[in-house]
Amino acid sequence: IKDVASDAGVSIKTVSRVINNEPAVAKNTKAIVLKSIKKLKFTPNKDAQGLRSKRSFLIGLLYDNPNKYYLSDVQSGSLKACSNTNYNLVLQECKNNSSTLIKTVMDFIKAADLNGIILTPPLCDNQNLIKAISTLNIPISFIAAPNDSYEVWASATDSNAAFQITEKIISMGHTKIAFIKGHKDHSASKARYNGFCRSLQNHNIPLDKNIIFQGNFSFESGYNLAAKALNVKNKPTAIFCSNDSMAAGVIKYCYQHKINIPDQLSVTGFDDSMIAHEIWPSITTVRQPVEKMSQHAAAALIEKISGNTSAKGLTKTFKSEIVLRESLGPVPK
Amino acid sequence: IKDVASDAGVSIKTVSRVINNEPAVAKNTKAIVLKSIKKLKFTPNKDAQGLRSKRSFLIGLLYDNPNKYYLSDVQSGSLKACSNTNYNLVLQECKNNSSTLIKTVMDFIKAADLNGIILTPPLCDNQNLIKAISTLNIPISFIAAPNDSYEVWASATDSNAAFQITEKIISMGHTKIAFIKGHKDHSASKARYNGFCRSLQNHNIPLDKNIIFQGNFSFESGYNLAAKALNVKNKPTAIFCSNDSMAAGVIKYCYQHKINIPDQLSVTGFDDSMIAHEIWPSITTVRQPVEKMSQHAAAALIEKISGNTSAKGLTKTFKSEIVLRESLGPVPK
DNA sequence: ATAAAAATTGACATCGTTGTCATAAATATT
DNA sequence: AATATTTATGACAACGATGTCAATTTTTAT
Repeated sequence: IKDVASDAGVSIKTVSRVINNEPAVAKNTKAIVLKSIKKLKFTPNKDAQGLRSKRSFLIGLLYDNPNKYYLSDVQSGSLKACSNTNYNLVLQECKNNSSTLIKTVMDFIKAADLNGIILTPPLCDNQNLIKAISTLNIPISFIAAPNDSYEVWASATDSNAAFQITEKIISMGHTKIAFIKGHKDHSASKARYNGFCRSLQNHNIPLDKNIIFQGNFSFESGYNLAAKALNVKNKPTAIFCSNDSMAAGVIKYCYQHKINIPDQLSVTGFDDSMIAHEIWPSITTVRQPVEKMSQHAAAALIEKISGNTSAKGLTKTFKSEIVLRESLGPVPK
Repeated sequence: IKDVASDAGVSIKTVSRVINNEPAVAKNTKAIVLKSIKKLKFTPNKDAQGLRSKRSFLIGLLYDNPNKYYLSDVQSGSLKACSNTNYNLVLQECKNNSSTLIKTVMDFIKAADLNGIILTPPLCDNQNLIKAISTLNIPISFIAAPNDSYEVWASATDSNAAFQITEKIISMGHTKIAFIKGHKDHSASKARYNGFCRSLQNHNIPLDKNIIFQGNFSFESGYNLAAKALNVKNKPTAIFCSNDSMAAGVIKYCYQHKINIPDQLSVTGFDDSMIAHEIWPSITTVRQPVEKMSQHAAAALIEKISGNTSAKGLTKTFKSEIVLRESLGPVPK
């Protein structure tokens, strides 16, 4: 910074002002300084900036998600949000039900000196964790269900989307629809189930508890629960899976048991992850703009850190969209 | 640190010595200091450490990879390596063939003040990029083909693995084997093709250039090239795909054209990514220990940064392993 | 023309560590 | 016992930025 200062013929403080876009700099001076910065290819030292001004320019992305499709979308979204700023993203995987979770996370935040943190499902629903992080006085951004008591979040219309896809299933003539729930610690699981139930009610279809199953978002749980769902007395003609991996599991089971999809059984997923598109038969699912949500969550977090509370709004709800593919067909006669 | 020093009744310098595990500290003193550190829950300030000693404790992971399955394995491996250390991982996506690649990367490294960087395919094969980064005087770790001129890397036995899987295909009676190459900028693509050719030679099967195709590792390229491969005069009975996504693309094409796998056509993939397991029919493929490789690459990089050149070896080649699944069967008669 | 207010700039201290170097204490050598 | 060597410790400067606050210049008001 000294070199720039002497090259531009000003004090280092003025250079600092220019770097930080502070208001009290004459237009003329600013131009000169910017020229010198460019000429000398000057990049401010992050550590020094951080030390003096307590900003590390680091935000953390915390996750515990068995689903890699989901995860990679979350990451690229947050990354995109960072790429236009001075901030960088650091990752940390953790186990939501580990007894050392809170200590691990706290150590991580302190050691890396994070300025903010993004919580993804199911961590965003872990009250103890949230309480602990709050004591650190850094903003938290949630990729999660809407929640008025939080300040920064991105969420999707899970319940409505589940409602609509169920409507679609019913419109194809299905009435015996099995439901495979997502991981029980995820609030999205409840929301999706809720939307499903609302649609059934809407058509006066009674809820058959015998074909409601508790999954955990994993391929294996889908596979295993397909076995149960298809071995009840009054077999379902469609299975609503709370995500695509579980739908893929159901599809595998059906292949192995010579059940043709969608002729004999319809299957729907949720998330529109890569596999929904790449698998055969391709999966009718709900497109969650996960990447966009994550981008918003990160961008809003950075706004909050920078103190731009005025900004357009730190919260946003994203519309989901049904993607019709091969795995859903009319009810077999 | 001052608080710890006064609590322990020593100078701050001594505390610093303890933190950094420097040798010249009496056992007794060290114990006392450690106790104070624990008592006061002291965590050294990364920025100050970085400022003074030019270590940011940050390593970068650079990638440009259309394949999310691969990417997420790379990430979790590197993350694991970091989790036992003081280092954190920051990510950056970039476009290998962008004209601004080098500037982007250089700015990123300087701005985030990275202490080391991990290059994944195809970036690891980009000589101009490597040359540019080298001027920055930070170590580079390659997840790539073995290369004696580099100091830190993790690699897999792509060529041998491709050889072996081809042997397996041939052992099932196939002689007309199509090959879909990977992205041309990836050195692994060449290696895999090379292994394939060696196996053919080994059995005196002539190489039929009409059924060798240039893909790019994407699902779509697999789908499109399946169309070409299955519309030549002398149809292949097996298709060797250079990764699993392309194999998934081939499978989709076959489904749409009523070609039964593996009864009418065998398909093999490469990487053992999630989809190979979750798709129907599941894909015979090569398990690359990508996560382990990445963990090694990151760990070795950290060793190198810390100056532990003595260490066990900064390079390592990982064995690949064939995973037999449903998509490979005997040649149809 | 002068005073008051506002805008612009700079000198210097400071953030929390580690590097350098001097010094004190402990141990080894003669 | 005196000296040389090694080991352990601390005082202080330094890293490269920003915060504080005072000084200077420019603008506005009288």
